[in-house]
Amino acid sequence: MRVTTWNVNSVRQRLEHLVGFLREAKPDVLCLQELKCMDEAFPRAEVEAEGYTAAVHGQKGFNGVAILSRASFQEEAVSGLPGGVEDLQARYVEGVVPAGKGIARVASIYLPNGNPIGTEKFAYKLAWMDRLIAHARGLLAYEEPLILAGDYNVIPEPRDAKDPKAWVDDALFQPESRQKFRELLALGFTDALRATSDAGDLYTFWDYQAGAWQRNHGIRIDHLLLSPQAADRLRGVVIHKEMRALEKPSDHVPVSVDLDL
DNA sequence: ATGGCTAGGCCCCCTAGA
Repeated sequence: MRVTTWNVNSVRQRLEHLVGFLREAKPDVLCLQELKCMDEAFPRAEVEAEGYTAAVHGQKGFNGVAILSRASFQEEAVSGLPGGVEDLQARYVEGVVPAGKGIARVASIYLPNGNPIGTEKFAYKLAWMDRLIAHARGLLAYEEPLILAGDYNVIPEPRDAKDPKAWVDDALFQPESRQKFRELLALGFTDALRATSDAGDLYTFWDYQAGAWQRNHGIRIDHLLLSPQAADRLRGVVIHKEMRALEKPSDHVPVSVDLDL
């Protein structure tokens, strides 16, 4: 099965690209982030016409996440990251889909950006990561194929940026952000891309500004984390870089894992 | 040298993104 993550930067602005991607890349499950619309405005009919069912956790204007699946969800999706009583931001949705003879659990994650550092936004990012770690620890106990896919807004290592120096004062590359990302991995997850390649120049985001795409001034911040039961089935990873060269692209490109499930 | 582009909403100027 193929599971893909993509920060679409407005699902309504990107509808043509989304439909094209579903037809070309044929993901079994597609995790979307930054829908930038409420549930009612999600293009459900258009997605269903392509053979997908959608679990949508929308929000007006900002954030918003969804999971599209070819197969029906096995249970009701979980909307919102558990443990956040006061958290109204739509950044997490989790669902269970059939996979082979069993199931796979998939989460679509839009981790807070956290800029600028030293503000409540950065504190929110770190607190959100702590909640994600706590929840992920609980999910691992199920010993299922589990894929935590999304825009983590974390550059894990210097080789994950074309110009690491440009990011030293950015929330995405702070030691605390990277430490918590490692803490998450240390629970027992595999960073799918790094399980298949040690290469640099593997980016998933290029800013709209300053000719970042033309200069390949990219960063790798969209990740698929696999539980041991999923990692054992990892066949390959694809960064759909060609999507960034389209007219009116998202600033992120889709990233897929292919699993023998 | 320069926050240089894109999107949404409170819509002609602001916030947010990363």
